[in-house]
Amino acid sequence: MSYDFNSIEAKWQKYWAEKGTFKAENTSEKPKYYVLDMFPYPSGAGLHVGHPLGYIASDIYARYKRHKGFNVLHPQGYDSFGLPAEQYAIQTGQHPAITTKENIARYREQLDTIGFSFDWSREVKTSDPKFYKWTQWIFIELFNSWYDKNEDTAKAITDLETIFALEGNTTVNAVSDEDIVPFTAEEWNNFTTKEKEAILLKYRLTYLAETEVNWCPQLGTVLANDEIVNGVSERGGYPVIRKKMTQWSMRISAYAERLLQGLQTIDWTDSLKESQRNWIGKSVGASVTFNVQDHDEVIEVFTTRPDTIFGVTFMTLAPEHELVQKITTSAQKSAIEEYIEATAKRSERERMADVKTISGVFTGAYAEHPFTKEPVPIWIGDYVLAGYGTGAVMAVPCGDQRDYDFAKHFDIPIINIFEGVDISEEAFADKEKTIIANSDFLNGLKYKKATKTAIYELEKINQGQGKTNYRLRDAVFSRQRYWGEPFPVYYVDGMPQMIDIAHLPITLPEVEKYLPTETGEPPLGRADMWAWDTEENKVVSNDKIDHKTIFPLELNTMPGWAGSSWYLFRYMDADNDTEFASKEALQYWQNVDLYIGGNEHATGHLLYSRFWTKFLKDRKYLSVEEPFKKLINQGMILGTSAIVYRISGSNRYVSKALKDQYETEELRVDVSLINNSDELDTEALKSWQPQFNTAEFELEEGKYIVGREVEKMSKRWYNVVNPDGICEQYGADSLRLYEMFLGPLEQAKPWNTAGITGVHSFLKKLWKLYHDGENFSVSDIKPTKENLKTLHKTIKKVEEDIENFSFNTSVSTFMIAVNELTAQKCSSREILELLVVLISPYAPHIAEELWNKLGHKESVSTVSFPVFEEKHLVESAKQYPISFNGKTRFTLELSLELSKEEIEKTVMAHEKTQQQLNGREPKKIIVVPGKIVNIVG
RNA sequence: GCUGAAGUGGUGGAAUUGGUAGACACGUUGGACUUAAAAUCCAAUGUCCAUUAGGACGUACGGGUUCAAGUCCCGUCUUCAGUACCA
Repeated sequence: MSYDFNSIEAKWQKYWAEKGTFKAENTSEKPKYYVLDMFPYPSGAGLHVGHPLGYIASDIYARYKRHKGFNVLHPQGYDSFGLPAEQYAIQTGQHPAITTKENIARYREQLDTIGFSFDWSREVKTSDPKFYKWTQWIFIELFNSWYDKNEDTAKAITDLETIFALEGNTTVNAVSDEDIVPFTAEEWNNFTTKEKEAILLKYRLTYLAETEVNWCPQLGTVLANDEIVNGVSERGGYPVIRKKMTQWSMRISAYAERLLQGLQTIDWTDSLKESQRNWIGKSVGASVTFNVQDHDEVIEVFTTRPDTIFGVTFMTLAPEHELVQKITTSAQKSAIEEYIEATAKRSERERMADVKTISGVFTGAYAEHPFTKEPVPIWIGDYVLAGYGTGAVMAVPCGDQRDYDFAKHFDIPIINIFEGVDISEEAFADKEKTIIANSDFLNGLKYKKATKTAIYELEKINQGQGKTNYRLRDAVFSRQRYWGEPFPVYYVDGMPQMIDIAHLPITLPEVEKYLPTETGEPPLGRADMWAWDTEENKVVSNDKIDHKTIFPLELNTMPGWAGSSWYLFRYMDADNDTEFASKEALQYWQNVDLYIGGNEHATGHLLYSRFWTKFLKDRKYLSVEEPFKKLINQGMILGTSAIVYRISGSNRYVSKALKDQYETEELRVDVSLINNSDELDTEALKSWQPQFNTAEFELEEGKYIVGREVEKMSKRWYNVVNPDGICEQYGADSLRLYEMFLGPLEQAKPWNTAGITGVHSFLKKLWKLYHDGENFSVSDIKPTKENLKTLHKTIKKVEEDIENFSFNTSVSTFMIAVNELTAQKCSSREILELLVVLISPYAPHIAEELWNKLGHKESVSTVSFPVFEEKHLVESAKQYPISFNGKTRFTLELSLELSKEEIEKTVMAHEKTQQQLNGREPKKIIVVPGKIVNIVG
């Protein structure tokens, strides 16, 4: 009976599905373990061999944990809102829901082929109204919350209203918009409803604000900071410009410190934590206010170096700074305006690319130094960013290179305030290495003390205070798209109102086209009336909502990261209609123990989901502070593209070795046309694409050899390898083993289909171990010492490997074990049963089949993991290399039972040792038990 | 520039964390079985010298610590990833 993997795999996949083998219960005597994959966006292209890598790793771990006696939650779902389906809808008119449904069906089919132990009864789809009902609910919760800095927690907005009514807002220490005006309780109580709403909006954790956003004209939408890479959109690579728009924002900045501190409590890689730290960008310093001479205005700056305040010789404002217009003198007006106009014209990208050119203009105005009262000229310059700090800096040319360059360029004086430091060539930025001079009360102090003193003195004259600044900006939450969650929001008198929770979900309306309206509204503007209650036959809501005639609805939709920020909790109780998940389920499953996914989400999804988790905890819906306890980034599997060389201007192609003799251009061709030796099937190429119909080839040694290039697996490079084909030809177990065998999980590595024969023949050998010719055959004879040694060596190594996520080395361990047992002609049931269990996380189908043939009724996945016993590994003797002065001369077989001294004695007595020593006395003898003997002469 | 990770055969990668470097696999070469191919099995395979026995050199490069270094320390170079006028 041969190893018929196709029928074996189909059989057990059907069995698992029918029996619900991997269904997790929300109550159990066993300890819980939650293993989660980053759920995929179901794209039209389907899966390539790179996608399942992380899923296979997590599946091995999940299966291992089941063997170890855990109640394992291992679900899967789809991040099914997104741009590609919408883009496709714009082009073809097909509703994104249909596209998405088809793509999901294809994904599911492919995933099932690989034999994952997912609990599909908990499947979630972010575009499913049953799911996004709760995304909308969380949005409403955020709207109804504010952040109390005193207690460092989010609270209900009704609490804030109560405080306002009793005390006004002066006692409140909240995270809010910056333009808060103080009011008393009496004033509050006299405000109109609209005025009250406008004020509350400045405190809510999701709020509407006219903000400068990243607008991408080609995509017709705004983008969050993490969706922009190098000044162009992450998706599509289109230019992004700054534009003022009224948008929903998430007050993630309220959580900056907790997001930073929380990193210490989770088991993520250093590089990932570092990315988040950089993104949050905490800097500690002071805010300092400078009075402007002959004006009532003050300029507030943020600095990390208040100790250098006596080195200030000028100030620089961002060109966009609001004070620029007010303080500019008439003599400088035209120059300033010209400069501002020129800066505005430059795109973000140009400004970023060109950091070397120093530019700026003097405003004609002067500020007053807080201590010396000397006049300080105020400049504007585009090296100061409007978006960071206050958009203004106090320039200390002796201590900051940018200020230094600016001062040199415009001939502004430079004061040296550092003891014994030469600043004739460049600024001195090393704060730890000197003491302050030339600085009145700071003279002779070191950086730390000077900073403290400076802040103290500033506070005394009411011109500054210690301040911590974060780079993290509030996240824009509106998208001008169709295929996303609609907001549960309508407007009365221009103020946003939440639709009552009882009416959720607010489902997406049908539209004729998926483009913005002619008047520039988002696609939802094409629908007349929605949020319609079909049962009552009226508009859903507290009131009638009709986007065109009565109350306007919010026409934006939520961004892609909305659903993915909380989906991990939905898996715990995926069918719940009354809560996002029941208290009991949340209490039982807590959070994700192991999360596996790509590292491209470092500053997006992984930050936003931490934010939402903390928020939901603050509002008492969760008891955990972090969503993902341990996180592993799997590396990308790269494609190996095949390149042919076309002689320029012809349809003639030359083999790789000959390409330098001609002027050629490189063309990528489909990797399926190439055999294992890089040889191109020229006939297949001709029929592959019309342009090759008449191709001629110049061969080397009768073959056309292609060039190879390792790059990202992508349709456009024709280097995509499909897992279905691999499963059909070698089986899912081979695919699973091979993906693990390829290399360390975290590392990027190229795919090479040729190598799969290695693991495939391993499975065949494994199969053979249980068969005598055509018949299944194991015997009841007692295992030999050798058998036991092989088995326990393997148990130990595999268990260690899985715990350390070194899945690649355990595949090798299995191969060695099977080779050894084959050589030992082992047919002992006792050994072979345990071996099957050991292998089952990696190759579950063959394990299940063999387990069944061994006469067991239950699934192998329910069996305990084999227990390692040290005693089987004890060896009676070992080869010791005998070295003289570090150089190995011969080896001796010595018993492990011998003590160090006995070994020494035996070695010294040996004739070869005496030969080597030649009568000399050894200086030192080093014996490492079980390893080595080194004699130093 | 800064931050993080990493440099080991023709290739992917091992090395119990300081103890015989190159496990395991691919590839290559030779052989067996076949009319042939596939499949399977066996052998060789870091480099150099040597007919053999054996020897020398070898983990990016240069130093150092140690009886012993791929592993630890100092310096240099290279690659990849992230990030950038952040005051």
